[in-house]
Amino acid sequence: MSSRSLKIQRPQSLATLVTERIREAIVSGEFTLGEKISEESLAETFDVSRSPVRDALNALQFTGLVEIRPKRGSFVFNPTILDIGQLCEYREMLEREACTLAMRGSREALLEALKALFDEMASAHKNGDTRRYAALDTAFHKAFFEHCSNALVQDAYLLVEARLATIRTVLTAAKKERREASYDEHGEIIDALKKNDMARFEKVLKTHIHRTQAVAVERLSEPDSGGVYQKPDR
Amino acid sequence: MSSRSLKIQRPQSLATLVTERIREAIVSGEFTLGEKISEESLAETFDVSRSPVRDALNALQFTGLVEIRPKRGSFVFNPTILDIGQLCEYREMLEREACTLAMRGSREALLEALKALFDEMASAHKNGDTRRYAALDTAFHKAFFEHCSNALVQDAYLLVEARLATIRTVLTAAKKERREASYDEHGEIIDALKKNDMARFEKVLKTHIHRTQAVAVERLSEPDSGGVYQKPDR
DNA sequence: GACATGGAGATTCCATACAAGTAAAACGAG
DNA sequence: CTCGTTTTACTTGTATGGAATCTCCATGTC
Repeated sequence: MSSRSLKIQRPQSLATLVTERIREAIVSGEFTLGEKISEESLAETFDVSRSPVRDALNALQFTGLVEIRPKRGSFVFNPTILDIGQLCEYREMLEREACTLAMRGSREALLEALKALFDEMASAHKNGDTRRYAALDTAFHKAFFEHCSNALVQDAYLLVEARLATIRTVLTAAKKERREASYDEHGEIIDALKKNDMARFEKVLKTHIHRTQAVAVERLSEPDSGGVYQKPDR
Repeated sequence: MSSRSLKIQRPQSLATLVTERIREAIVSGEFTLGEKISEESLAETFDVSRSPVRDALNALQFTGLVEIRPKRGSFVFNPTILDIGQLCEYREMLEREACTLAMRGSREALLEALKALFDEMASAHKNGDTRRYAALDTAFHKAFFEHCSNALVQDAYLLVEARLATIRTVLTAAKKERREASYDEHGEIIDALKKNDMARFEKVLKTHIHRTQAVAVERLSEPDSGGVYQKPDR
């Protein structure tokens, strides 16, 4: 008996489906940063009424993917350089803590998961599949949270995960030299954790995140590259 | 010329007002833990339609105050002992980090704010005003986040703040012996921070939060005390 | 030309009606 | 009485229309 497709899929609500669809569109770069996305146009595109779209936009606002300006409209988030700095500061803090928890609670499972993802990254890296590499990068860092056994820490990461993934896809994934360094650092992270060398882990993590930040900021500073929709933020 | 009331207050949306009202009702104990709160009944009480109530419940779900079970109804959160453990673990981690950031960025402002709140706590403590003491306790810990200069860390705290405040009001505020110890610990925290002794700060914080946890858990274990609405959780 | 005024268009916000799903009571067979 | 089925009440999920309000542009005044 095949193990998959046994779990029945409950009929999801339209609002949930629409939420996922919009999230994916933003993360994949289908919508550009700062773009206006009105309830009505989305409802038309998905051929549903405005109600579930409204619910979806409200939900996405909490993950920071969408900014709703009352009575004015909804917009894809459009991070400033300052925003990216805060995202990275927050991310560094949270990943450090989540990993510490995970190493305490389920060290083996974590290491195994990281190793598996790292192997996949190797192949994506070799084949130059930037999209896939970005997705695996996202999964790698998410693994800390999946094994940290505290649902709230996971929620705290959900708060920024989608934004980070978007930045990866839209701003930093295309940079080849970053991918090179990034790949090595992931290896170093695993190595440090294997040896229980948390000090080194923290150091590598910091370096790793700072590089991401630098690349994103640099990319943001060249206004007419990468389909970034520049417009006054308010 | 009086300095206040110059800033115009934008008319808030009904959804926002309703959200605040429900939040307050839960935090203050007006609704009991686990109580069912349907869209329709709330709409009736506030004399609005279901739309803004629906938006409000969705928003409150993100702060964990409300659990929405699809097609079944909405319920005030009802933490298990395990939930409280996770809340406290999360809280300890986040307060530690926020305070570290605040001490780096705006040490003086933080200390001043803490001192002011501590003085107020002294009077509330002396007068046996448990409600007020609980509110000041909430404000004291929130101060770390107001001065940490990272909006995301603040958001991460919003994720649990209301739940913690509710637990304080409903489960732990009434315990006199806890208030005694709690008061002293707040003083110790200020003292440690004044001396830049972060190791001691972390230790006191840990003790402080663990005591809160113990009291809440104890209270939760005596089922028929404190208006806790016991019912099967699913 | 600078600035105020007015109105058209676009968009959300809220109310309401209906559809669909869930839980629990009522019922009936054994 | 027990078990399984049907029915009923209740609650949320979705669609849709209209009110409110914001933006932007055109027009007019000085």
